[in-house]
Amino acid sequence: MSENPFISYLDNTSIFKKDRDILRASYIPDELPHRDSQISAIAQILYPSLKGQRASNLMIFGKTGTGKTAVAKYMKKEIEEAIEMAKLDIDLHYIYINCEISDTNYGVLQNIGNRFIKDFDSRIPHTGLSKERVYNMLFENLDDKKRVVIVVLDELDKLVYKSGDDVLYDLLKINDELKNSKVSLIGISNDLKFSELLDTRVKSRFGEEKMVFPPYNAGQLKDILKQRTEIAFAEDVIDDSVLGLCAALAAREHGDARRALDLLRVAAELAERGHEPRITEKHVKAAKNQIEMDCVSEAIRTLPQHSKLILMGIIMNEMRGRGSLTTGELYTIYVDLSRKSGNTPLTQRRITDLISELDMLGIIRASVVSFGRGGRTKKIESAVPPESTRALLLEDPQLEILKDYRIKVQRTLSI
DNA sequence: TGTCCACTGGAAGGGAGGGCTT
DNA sequence: AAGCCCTCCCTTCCAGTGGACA
Repeated sequence: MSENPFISYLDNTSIFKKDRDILRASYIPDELPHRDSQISAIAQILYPSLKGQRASNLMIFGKTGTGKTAVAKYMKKEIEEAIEMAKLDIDLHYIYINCEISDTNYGVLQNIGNRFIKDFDSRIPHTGLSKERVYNMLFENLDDKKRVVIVVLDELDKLVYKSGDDVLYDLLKINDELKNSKVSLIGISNDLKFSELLDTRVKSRFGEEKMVFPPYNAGQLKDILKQRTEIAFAEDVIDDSVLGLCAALAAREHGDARRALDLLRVAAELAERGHEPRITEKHVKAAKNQIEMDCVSEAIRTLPQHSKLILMGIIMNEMRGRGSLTTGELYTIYVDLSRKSGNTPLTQRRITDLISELDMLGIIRASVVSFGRGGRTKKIESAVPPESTRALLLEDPQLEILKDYRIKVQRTLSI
């Protein structure tokens, strides 16, 4: 009988001392290194809510992985702790909402409203009601007793870009109508420019307080990693220089702490899988490659069917040794691929949107070019390795039929 | 300088699918 | 059951555009 396949992993417990989730950005440690000044500034803004008053609204800006979300979640823990310690008689609700998930005005109101509705059957459904009705349900349940509510809207730019700022307007004016409760907003965005999209009434009310989180430098990232390492790892599994490498690689990408933590976690997992007692630079470099590959593969695998067909067209064209395509050429190929795979082709207008989405995801590169009298179009090429991408796309049962497909299309323009 | 090409990308609206209200 | 209202995905329509060419 062969050996149980799990045994070798059970033996090997040397790298992680505790739950490996400690090395995820979503884990909030007891202390956040290099964010003291931001934390005390926010505390200064929020402290009126401990006296039952409305705190000023706050906008937080900063790039990915600069600790905005971590600080926002950390403040929840701290403010609740403060209430408990001082034995304050106050019904404070600190509500965190990720607007990438609740990305419609309806969704945000529903999310907030349901926090105050205890009875499961009376909860606001995810669709079906008028916005006005949802607002009223939220209002009534919120104002049925004296409450202080702080709503954190993380990734607020995503919501505003997608659905406008109606919900902000509603939430800002709600204080004028509330008799018992008070609501303050904290908006978080990694896009400094997004506030230009806001209505002036919203902008002036929301912009009572503003704060920018600077990127971490390599030294600060190293401190963050060090802190997590001490909680997560057994002793002597990692050298200072290896931590430094993780920090340096992440610092190169605008000081992204999330990236640094991912690198370290994946490197640790690789070392563990290889039954090695220590994490080395080799593991960090391998982790870097793996993270990049995983991101892209996952994005491709979860693409909608028509986006996959478009990508397939681009890849097949490149594998024939051709360079980039124009929108028109790609559309012709796409229509053919759609028919061959039993899909009804979408219109060219819709395809231009899907092309832009693929470009934003970084899977392809598309730039607008003009050929004078030849017209204005997009120059489109892939940004992923053709062979492995093709294999990934062919995993889709609906696209499998395209395995032996050959492109036959005449070039209309030469790029 | 004006024309013209092959689009780009905004706006409006349709309809399917989901869910509540009367 | 009919009437609303929502989101999501899509189509239709069309004004606008950069730059080669006459």
